[in-house]
Amino acid sequence: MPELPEVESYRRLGEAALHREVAEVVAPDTWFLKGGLTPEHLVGAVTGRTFDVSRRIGKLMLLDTDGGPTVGLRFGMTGRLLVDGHAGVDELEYSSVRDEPAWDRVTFRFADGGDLRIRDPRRLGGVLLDPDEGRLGVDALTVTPAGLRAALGASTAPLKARLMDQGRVAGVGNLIADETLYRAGLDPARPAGSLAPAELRRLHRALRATVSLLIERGGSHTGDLQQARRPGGTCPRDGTALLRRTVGGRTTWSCPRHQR
DNA sequence: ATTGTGGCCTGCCCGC
DNA sequence: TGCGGGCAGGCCACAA
Repeated sequence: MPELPEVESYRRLGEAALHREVAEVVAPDTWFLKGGLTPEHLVGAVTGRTFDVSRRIGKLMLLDTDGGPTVGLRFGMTGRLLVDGHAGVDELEYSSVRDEPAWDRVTFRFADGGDLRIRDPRRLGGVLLDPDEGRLGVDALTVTPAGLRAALGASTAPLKARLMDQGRVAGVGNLIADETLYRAGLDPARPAGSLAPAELRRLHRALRATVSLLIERGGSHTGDLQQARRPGGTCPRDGTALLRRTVGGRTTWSCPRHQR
């Protein structure tokens, strides 16, 4: 599903949509417009403008308009970005690759004939206008050791839940959380505030390395743990039968031997 | 304030 | 071959 690596791909793809006049905005699905946004408002705010910056904070993609508002794109777990018919990501775990125009929830048509579309079969994503960027924590790709320590704080919540709290650390989804904790050798259910300094350093290194690696490999589903994340799966590191649990309300796979 | 839970969305996969 | 029940998880509303 789109986690930080996919949205980073979408952000880069979005750069192909910059400096092109938006001639038409099509938003047929009002459910997909969030924060009280109406189709009329979105059309009026963006038509005739150009996008001049393509940004990303965590899993939120931001397109700044030239002198106007910022358009926020959320991809949920099944959303794709298409620019001029090209997809930002080929393969998407749990989603579909079918070319189904009915899944296009919002389309910005450019005066030159091309377009930028968000296509989401399950309608779990959304489009916002001027989203509150302050609600998001520090981006997982650039978080510092001190930033991570502050994000975890003295919390008694499960480590994994805190890592996935977008208001603390932005961009970590279920697959990256499992992969990061696997690499760091930490039990997802540990209280977030219980990490010793050495464990915190390990977690920080693992988080940064995991996010960078998965961007390089091309998706959040390309982690080493991913292929073993299934019934009967064994730890790629030591061969132990993996443990499947619900932690922080999410399906969680971990190695009971080396994740402590 | 913090933490936990349930519901929403719907395509897809599995078993009958 | 068709059908129905689970399942996936990001996000939000709500409860304790």
